[in-house]
Amino acid sequence: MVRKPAKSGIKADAKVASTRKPNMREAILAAAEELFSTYGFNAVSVRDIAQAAGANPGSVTYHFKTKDGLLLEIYRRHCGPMNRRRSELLAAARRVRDLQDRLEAIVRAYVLPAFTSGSDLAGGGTRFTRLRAIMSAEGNEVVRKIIAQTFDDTSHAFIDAIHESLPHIPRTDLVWRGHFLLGALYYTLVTPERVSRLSRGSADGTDAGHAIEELVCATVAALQAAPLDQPTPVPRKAAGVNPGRALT
Amino acid sequence: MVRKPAKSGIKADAKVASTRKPNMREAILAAAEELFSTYGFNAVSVRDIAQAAGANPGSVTYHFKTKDGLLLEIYRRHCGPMNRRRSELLAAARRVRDLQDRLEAIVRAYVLPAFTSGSDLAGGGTRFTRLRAIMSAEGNEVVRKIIAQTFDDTSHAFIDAIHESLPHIPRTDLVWRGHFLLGALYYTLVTPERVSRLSRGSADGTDAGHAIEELVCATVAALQAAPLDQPTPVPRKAAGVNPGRALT
DNA sequence: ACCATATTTGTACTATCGTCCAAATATTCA
DNA sequence: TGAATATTTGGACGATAGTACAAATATGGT
Repeated sequence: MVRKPAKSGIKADAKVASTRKPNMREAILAAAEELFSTYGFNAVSVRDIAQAAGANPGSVTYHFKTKDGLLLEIYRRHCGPMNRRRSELLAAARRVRDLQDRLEAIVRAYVLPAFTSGSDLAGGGTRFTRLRAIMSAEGNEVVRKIIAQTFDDTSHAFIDAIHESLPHIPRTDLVWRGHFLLGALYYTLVTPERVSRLSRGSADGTDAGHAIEELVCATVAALQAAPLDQPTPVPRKAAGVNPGRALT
Repeated sequence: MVRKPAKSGIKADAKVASTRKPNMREAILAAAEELFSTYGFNAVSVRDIAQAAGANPGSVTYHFKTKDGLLLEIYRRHCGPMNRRRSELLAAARRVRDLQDRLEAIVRAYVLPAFTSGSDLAGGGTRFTRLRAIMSAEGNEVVRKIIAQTFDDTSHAFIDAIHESLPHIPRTDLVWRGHFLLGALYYTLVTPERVSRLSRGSADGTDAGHAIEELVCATVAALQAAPLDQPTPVPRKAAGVNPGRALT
């Protein structure tokens, strides 16, 4: 790690109260999650985590064996609740009558848990999703495994649900557009200040609520776009939103 | 670095020909770019780079002083040509008569150089953009500076051009949607195999040409979506693509 | 209070990190 | 060619990495 944010301050000098060891394992997990999601996995050392948690480096090894094991446990903590929440919201979304509303509900069911899940802590969902974003770029092997076997089922369920609402669009296109959604979501969590900067202050990239609305709105429109092959299919109504292949 | 891809093989055992030192500085730059864009900045050591370039670790220090300096030089190499290409394509796109075609041309002008720029080497554009994606997640300080002072002007130019084609949509929304475009672009370059996996083989995430088409199509549709505030403005035609705020 | 167990501590090990430097070698130009 | 310069080499430095382990301490059941 490079930056040193001057320590917390609240942790006290010990001794005073008996608040020393309520649950060190949890403290380590929380510290690791915060540091990993901020600086990335490779840039944070086990010693950084131990210090932030007020623990001894040896304790990290004791509880999680290796640094990879610590990362794995963080994923285990969040994947279950997040996917459960997604399934619940997806099931509710499927019951929406109006096709247009249903599509939006499905997208919202995918996006919302990424911001709000997190078992208990405030901002837990955002933090974990930011971690996932960073890990997808750094490319850890442990993560690649757990991602493929934990999130792919959910992703397929969402793609299927979307395909039901938009049967005239090939599944392949929907996979691409869902992929773009995840990329946009990740990037927004990783670089929110860019939005504030480019909008010259008229937008706040860190405002999760507004980010969700923008993301849902843009994604619903993207999903409904005419597929690549057909020049102007016009499924029901919808303006000619697509090609022409101009330029080059 | 963790993975060891068993070395190149082509580099030969030296001695045979006089192909030993055409330009070591360039070889180091190329090796660093390849490794950084694959494993990330933090995961690659100066020694990894030197070995991949067939150079001595000391040579890296000699030519670039520090590891950060090496990264900086890679950015300097690519930012100029890429932004120049973008400006050219943007100027051409602005001259397109039809508003719909013009919008698509503008988006294409933004996306294309990210895949094809790169001064000389094949795949140079893709590699550098993948590097930018990884660096945006890892959050290097050197990069943050050069990004803000090199790409923001171009980004503003594109947002302005888009705003001209879609004057009824608030600039703020266009900033968000342009942000999503970049996130989707980055994610596609960083995790292309996810598309292949989720589409069960019916799509190839590494096919840059197809990725561009999908990205442009989805983005054009997203840009045209009705803005958040107005429930159903219907600028010219375009179906009610937006809200309802269903669920939750 | 006692013992068995769980946890924490402090330290040490080896490996590798980025960077430095003096000596060796290659290159360039008068 | 010979001197000046540019580059490469190999080794070294201190710092820090992940992990292991024995000793110290806290905890919970009886």
